[in-house]
Amino acid sequence: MSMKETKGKQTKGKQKIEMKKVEAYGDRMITFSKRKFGIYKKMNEIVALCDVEAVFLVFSQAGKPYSFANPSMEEVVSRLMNPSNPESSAKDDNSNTRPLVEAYKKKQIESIMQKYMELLEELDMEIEKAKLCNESRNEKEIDKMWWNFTSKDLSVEKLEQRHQPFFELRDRLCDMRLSRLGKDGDGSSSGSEGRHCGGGEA
Amino acid sequence: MSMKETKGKQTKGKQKIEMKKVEAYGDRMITFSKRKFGIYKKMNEIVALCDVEAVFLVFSQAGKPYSFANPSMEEVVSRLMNPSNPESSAKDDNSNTRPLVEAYKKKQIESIMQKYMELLEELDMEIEKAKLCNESRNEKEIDKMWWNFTSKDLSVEKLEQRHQPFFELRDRLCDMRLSRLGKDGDGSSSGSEGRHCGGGEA
DNA sequence: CCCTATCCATAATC
DNA sequence: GATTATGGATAGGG
Repeated sequence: MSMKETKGKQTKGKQKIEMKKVEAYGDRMITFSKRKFGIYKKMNEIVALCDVEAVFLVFSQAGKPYSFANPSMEEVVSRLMNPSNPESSAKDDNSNTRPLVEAYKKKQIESIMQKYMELLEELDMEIEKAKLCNESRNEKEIDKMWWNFTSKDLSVEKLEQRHQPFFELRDRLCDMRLSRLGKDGDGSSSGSEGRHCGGGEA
Repeated sequence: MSMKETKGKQTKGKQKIEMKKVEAYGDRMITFSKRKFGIYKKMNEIVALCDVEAVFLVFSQAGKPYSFANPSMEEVVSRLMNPSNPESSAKDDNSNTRPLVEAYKKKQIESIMQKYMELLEELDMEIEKAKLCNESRNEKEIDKMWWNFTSKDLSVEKLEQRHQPFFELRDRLCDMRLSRLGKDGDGSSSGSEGRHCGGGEA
């Protein structure tokens, strides 16, 4: 239905095309390239005209990532993490951007996980000891284990002391969560001018 | 085309504007809104025509994030993390996309942290109970606590069962670390089709 | 306030 | 030339 009377006109002008996958591989590549460039341009424009931060990311079918970022990927992602306007971002159901936000904080958390891993390891060893003790019926050994706080010499203080690392960990996590939900400093970033484009062999 | 003779034209039509920041705040906002929508459209098109994955993310000056993602932010970011084509992405100096990658890994970890938090909370409550029991010398209550595995009915099996969540947690963490350091299996996830747009109060 | 929708006419693009 | 994108103005919505 696209082609009507292609007889006399010099050009067919801009054609209306169906918004369906371009089947011919070559054509699809060309379309991709052209439109990717078109979006780059639009990105540059909205960024210049409206003085905003933006990111565009697309994968060619070969799996190559192409991206546009202004002022930079870091800036934009970090802005997701530290909304400069808590209220509006509170209103925002960021179902779409949450993954990014959720994602970015991983770095900090990872170090905490390290600590947690160590704790688990410790727990592991203790339990291993417990097994042995149980088999040998060596009750005295059991009494030495830190998690054995229900035995007769139970002391609440000692108990809490043993779990101190866990508390610490929990507190740090709570802090992170709070600082995430609550307000933030400013978020105003430098007025950097350069825009970043990249991708493929770029 | 309907009425043109009413003395003058109703509007001045699309004007040519300099690609500089629109100074009038109101005009800038309108331009932003329109162009954002325009880019949304372009995104939908390149995604439909070229069958590719793409993301568009922009912040209004009020700080609200608006985003387009196909098939989803998760999918796109995870693709950055698990390049389907190692060679091409190797060529790509992903200076541009690395932040996203770095960021995204956090999400999985956060879910694990969530679980950990719950465990800690549980532990907290148990300890609280312990305090009470200790004060009231109610030995029977103590026997009911899951971590009270050193009482006469100590059972290694029960013990390990009680700590199962911790083991699970630890195993998941180990998996993550390994898969992070080494090569990855596939990373192919569900082939969700829908496109996601969101942002602002949307 | 902050943003979106609509109409019209023209700029941009193919 | 055909089709789309969008500036200008105005009005609507949360």
